[in-house]
Amino acid sequence: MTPITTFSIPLIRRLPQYHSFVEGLIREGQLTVSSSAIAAHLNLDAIQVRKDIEHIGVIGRPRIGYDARELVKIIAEFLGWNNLNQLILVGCGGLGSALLGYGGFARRNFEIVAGFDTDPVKVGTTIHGKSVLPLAKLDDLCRRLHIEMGIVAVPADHAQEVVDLMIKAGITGIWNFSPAAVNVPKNVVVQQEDIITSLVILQKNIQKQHEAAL
Amino acid sequence: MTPITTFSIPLIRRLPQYHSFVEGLIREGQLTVSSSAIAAHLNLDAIQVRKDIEHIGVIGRPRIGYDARELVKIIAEFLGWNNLNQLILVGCGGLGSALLGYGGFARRNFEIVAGFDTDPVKVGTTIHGKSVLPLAKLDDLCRRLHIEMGIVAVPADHAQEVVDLMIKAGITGIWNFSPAAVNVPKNVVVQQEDIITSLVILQKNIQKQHEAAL
DNA sequence: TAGATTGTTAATCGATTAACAATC
DNA sequence: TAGATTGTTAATCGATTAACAATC
Repeated sequence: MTPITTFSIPLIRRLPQYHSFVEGLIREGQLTVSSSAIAAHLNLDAIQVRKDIEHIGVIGRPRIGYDARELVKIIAEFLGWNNLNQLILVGCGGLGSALLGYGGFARRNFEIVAGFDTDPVKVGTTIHGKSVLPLAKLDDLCRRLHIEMGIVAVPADHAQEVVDLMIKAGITGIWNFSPAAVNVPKNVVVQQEDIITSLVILQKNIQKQHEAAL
Repeated sequence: MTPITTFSIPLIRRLPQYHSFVEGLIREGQLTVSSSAIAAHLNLDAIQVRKDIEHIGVIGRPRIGYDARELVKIIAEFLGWNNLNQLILVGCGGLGSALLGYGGFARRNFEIVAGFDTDPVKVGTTIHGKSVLPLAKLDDLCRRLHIEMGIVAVPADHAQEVVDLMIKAGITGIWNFSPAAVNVPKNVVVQQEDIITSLVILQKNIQKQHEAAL
């Protein structure tokens, strides 16, 4: 009888787009929004938008559309943006630093509480206002704050050892920005981030576009 | 009679993983690889791996598996990694700089030929070896080199104008790292990059994992 | 030969799309 | 009322999974 959270990845990719569009409408003073307005703005099908909204449990009114505030609120709830979500990050190089400084996390209630590094020059400093700590402190910090998620931003050849440390510290979700595949026990989830893949998708879509134009 | 390139996004997300795993095997001296070996390493279903490989046109041998070199070669071909792909980037802030310095592009034959910015302090300098040019030079450079893809790494409120400039310069594929939705003509493709979405997917998967453990 | 592994054909499953009734 | 828009039910489509034959 437990309500199982079902979702598809494509759905989760669309919802944030609905969210920011409707957020904008609210700022402009609009009170309701129709599925077709969302669809037109995002180049999607109105039926799909309606299905997605139905899926997360928002009910609209014929002729009127959906209550904009309610929609935004429930999307945020569904995406977990209404609770603070804390993470830690290991590897404060170029990419790690950029992530420490990324403002978009706070906006959605995500917070990187600290960065970790082995480089004695970096340890003790702050990057974009976040302290850089030695790896030895990882375990204690994660356990005290009950951190669930960790970002791996180290070179490929150190990814596995970092992941092992994180798992020992009780982390169950790993966001891996290194190009290495890592081994984890069954109760741990890995999200492999591969920027090249996005680029390939863009390129394939360009190709398809060209072909369609013939 | 033109061969239409078909592909699904999930397929394109899996292929790079196969590629790097098999690349590793080759380095270790292995000559062939079976679908089940790939599947086991990536926590996938062997049947799915076989289907994917079939889809890109590689033929294996019963009892033996697939020729590792051939597999890697054809995956790379399918993903467009055998030709040099050039891009330009606009917005040399924290994220833009990190992208300019990212080593993974070159490895797959992608090259950011230059960064562009409006800040006179940045213009004329180099970041990670890439020159930072004024926006006025964007049009000329893109046309001369026949650049197809552009990266938008500017704040949301400047995204649309940058996109308009890119389109005028002949760019048909836009990789948008700003959180703004942008309008483009039908022949232009936008790939919206939203780091938060990845994080949400990770978190949802952690939740699912927890539920599954009950 | 026997057994491992691919290739092929069919079944399932879920996401998307379509059709249309309900309703404000 | 008429028309716009949601909600519901059915159809389609494609990806994944399954079953099993082919083959080295």
